[in-house]
Amino acid sequence: MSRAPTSSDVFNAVAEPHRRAILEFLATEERPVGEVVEALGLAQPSVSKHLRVLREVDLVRVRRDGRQKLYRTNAGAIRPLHEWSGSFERFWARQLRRIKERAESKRTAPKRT
Amino acid sequence: MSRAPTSSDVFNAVAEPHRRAILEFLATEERPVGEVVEALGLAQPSVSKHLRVLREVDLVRVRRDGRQKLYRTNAGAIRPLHEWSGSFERFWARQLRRIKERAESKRTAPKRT
DNA sequence: TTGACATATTCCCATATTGGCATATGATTA
DNA sequence: TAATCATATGCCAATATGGGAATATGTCAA
Repeated sequence: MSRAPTSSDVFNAVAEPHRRAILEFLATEERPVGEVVEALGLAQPSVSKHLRVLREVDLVRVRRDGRQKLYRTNAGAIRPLHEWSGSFERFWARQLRRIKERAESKRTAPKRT
Repeated sequence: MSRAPTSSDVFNAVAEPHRRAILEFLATEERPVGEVVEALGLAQPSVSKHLRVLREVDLVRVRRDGRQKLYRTNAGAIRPLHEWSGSFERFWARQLRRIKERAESKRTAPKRT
């Protein structure tokens, strides 16, 4: 063996910049693949592959409409990411508070050079 | 050429489950590498490598203390992730509202089978 | 049914990634 | 300085990944 679990999850899916761009593009409304291709300037097969990865973790949903397939972002699937990163909020908040405090004390007792 | 930008960024760094575990472990207080090794049950070189990746995107900070090096999570570096995922919040909120509404109307006008 | 259009899949190549192992580097203590 | 502890790095093997090109699949229109 030689690779970690890898089991493509949401974290993995959004690690790819193009896929993030796709998610942003499809967030407001559903669009056919062709429009994604045009908007991102990627080759059609590439887009299809990225969409597949996104679909597999439910980050996008599809619906057929005649010859085309309409994709849209399933924002709900992004929540776990938001919650995970949010669990660190209290730490960065604490950090900011400290920085602020330090600034304050510096203003009170200015440089001692 | 053959790979996307890849330029290891925060998204990439947290895509790896072990690295997320490390970030969680180091969030509350600084710890020597050895403790990470013990806590995660990974081999020491693996941990060092993960820490390197995390360091390179400033997700952890180090400080030497005698023979050991004390690592801690730099929560602030997680913010971009939180903000990016948060930018989808209005979409999933809308989605939830819709689901709720549908449930309401179903209660008002029950099944028509 | 045939042809055209839209999307998906396959194959190949180059590169990236991770873990395991051995070893190097840095720092402390004897 | 030598021995030891703590951590980092280098190398290898196995696998994952993304793009490109060609081709397959599915759907509609004539």
